[in-house]
Amino acid sequence: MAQETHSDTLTAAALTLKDIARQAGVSLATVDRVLHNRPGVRPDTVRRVREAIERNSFQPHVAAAELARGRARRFAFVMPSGPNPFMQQIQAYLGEMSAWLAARRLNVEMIATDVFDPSVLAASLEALSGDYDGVAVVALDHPGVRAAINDLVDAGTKVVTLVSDVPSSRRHHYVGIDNIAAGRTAGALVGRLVGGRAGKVAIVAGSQGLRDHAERIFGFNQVMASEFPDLSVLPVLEGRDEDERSEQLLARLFGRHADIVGLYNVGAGTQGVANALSKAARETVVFVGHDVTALTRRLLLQGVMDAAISQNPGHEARAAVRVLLALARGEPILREQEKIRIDIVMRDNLP
Amino acid sequence: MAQETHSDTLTAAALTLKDIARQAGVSLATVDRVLHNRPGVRPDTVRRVREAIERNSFQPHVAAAELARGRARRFAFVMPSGPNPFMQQIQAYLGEMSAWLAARRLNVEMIATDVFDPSVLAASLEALSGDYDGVAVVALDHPGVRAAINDLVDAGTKVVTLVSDVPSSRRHHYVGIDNIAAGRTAGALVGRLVGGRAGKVAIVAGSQGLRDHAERIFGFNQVMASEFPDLSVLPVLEGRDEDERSEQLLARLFGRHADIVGLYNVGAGTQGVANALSKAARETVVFVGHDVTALTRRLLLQGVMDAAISQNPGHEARAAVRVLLALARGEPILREQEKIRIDIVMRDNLP
DNA sequence: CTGTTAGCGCTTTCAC
DNA sequence: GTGAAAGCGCTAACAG
Repeated sequence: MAQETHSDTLTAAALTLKDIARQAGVSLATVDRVLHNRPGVRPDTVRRVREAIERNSFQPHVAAAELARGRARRFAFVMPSGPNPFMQQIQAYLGEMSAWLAARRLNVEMIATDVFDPSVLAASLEALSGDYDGVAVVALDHPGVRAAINDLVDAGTKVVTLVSDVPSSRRHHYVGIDNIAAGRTAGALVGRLVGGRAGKVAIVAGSQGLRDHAERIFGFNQVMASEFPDLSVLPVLEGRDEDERSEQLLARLFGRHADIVGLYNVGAGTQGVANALSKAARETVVFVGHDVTALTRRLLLQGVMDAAISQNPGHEARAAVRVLLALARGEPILREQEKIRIDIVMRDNLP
Repeated sequence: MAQETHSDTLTAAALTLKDIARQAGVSLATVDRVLHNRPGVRPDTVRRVREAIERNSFQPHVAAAELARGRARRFAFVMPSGPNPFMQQIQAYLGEMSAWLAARRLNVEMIATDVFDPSVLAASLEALSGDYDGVAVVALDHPGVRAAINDLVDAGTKVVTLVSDVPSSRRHHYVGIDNIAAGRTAGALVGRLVGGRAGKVAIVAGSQGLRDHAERIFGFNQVMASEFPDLSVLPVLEGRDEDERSEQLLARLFGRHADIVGLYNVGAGTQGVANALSKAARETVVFVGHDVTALTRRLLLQGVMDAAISQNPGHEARAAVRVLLALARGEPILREQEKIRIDIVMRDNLP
């Protein structure tokens, strides 16, 4: 009855290994070997089987594969041990997935360690070797850490870096944002929200030695220099992500400059920054920072903060698990799905 | 060797139906019946089995369940038949999932129909009854459509509304954004980016009869009225999402008002809006619209558009599939994961 | 190098 | 009302 209606089917085929085996004139086991690039098959046989697979665009049934392998998969998440609200959120979201994980017989362990000490981190990673199918790690970019990651990879463990990358290692995937682009976004927001006023812009970071902080600052300065000539960026304050220190440094800066119109907080220490702003009665300063936490949420609602650049921690946690699982199964990764986007959060689109 | 390291395991248990059966003193089949609320089990037996399940917080193995049921699941996506770039993106993303779908033996069919004619849409939906495990539909909010949705639900089909909701129906889930909040976000952006100038703000919508457009306008006006008293909103232009018409209406408006500082484009017809702006040489007008398409991407890069409010079409496509699958399997839905966020996209965080 | 076979943990008849 | 048993499509021993 439905006129004007046109239908179009995606997906099809429900062939099985057995069908492929028959077409290629071999046994189940041989097809399985070819499918998983296992040794011990004559090149010619490999070719015949491959052809049969191609010809039918055969897709093995994941559920059957999962069931047949019997043992559960083990993943480890290596995360900073300090009381970092962002990391705690990631852990909380992993907790929310526990039923989902259990239904798939996936074991996820959280391993807290001092990720800021390269030798401790490297040792923690080395200790994991052989015990896990996959490891997600919030990594410091350091030669010792890189070596530890490469060792894990060589041992057959799938490795993804989380939030902070080690691009020089052979990790299989990075789950996190492009921090240069995040810094540029922050710059564009500060510049635009200042609304044409001229003046100075302050930057508070944890440390310029941290790769992600350095990259954000780089992107921020890029945009400032090229697009907002009326704004001049002051030297970076290093607050070590601590409230007290950030507040003091900033208070001193406010004392010296009356014409600060914008402020970019690159890392944590947000409460300190907010305190400095309110004590100096600089409510009109445009304040842009990172991440949606209980605190930044409140500051956004109060109008103290104007925007937060955010990487969705729930998405990061789930993406890390899905990527490790896909890697372990040999499935392709849905790149678009696993990409972590740079979210701009203002009061009205608070998640 | 790794000092300073503390570990913590999530998930556990790898019990099977058989274990539960033994503990409850019944057979496999009975546990299965209880697990799926199937009839034909004495209340007392049900209780005993339930207790055993609870006691062990037993989670059936999805892979085994999936394998055992044999037949593939069928889902239908009912979408507008016109050449709408946003809808085409959703379809493209479904296409990208085809290997993923095939590996899970999921069949997804696209059904194109005139979703703007309630009787045609209702008929299309009725025609699906009984043939599908799940249906995702871009729905018009109309009594006939509501009835058709409810009929599907009664027939045991899982139904999710996509992009546009029918809240009064008994659909199982809505995959899409909160359009009032989206309008508020647009309002806040226009207001803030105007940067303190006073003046008028124009709104171009497809039609105020469309639920999502009406909601966005509502949210937009809310913010304008309460937070930007220096800006006055002009009456809504109805461009029917057509380029030509939008351009003409807007050109006439520019002719009558010299002090327009902001522009909110609620729906499509974006090219027409951009033309009107450039022909009237109103480059300083703050222009905020919806969705990231090839066109809006270009306009953002050129600086013609200042921001786009976006709902990630890839995420919507995948969320719809995952939600239908979870509903069909009786699994819980990861609400946080499936929630569609309101993305603010500016030039520097273009995805 | 290749094939045979016994499960993996559920669902689903079909008996009782 | 309840139980027994035959698969679902793979993987992994083990035999040849």
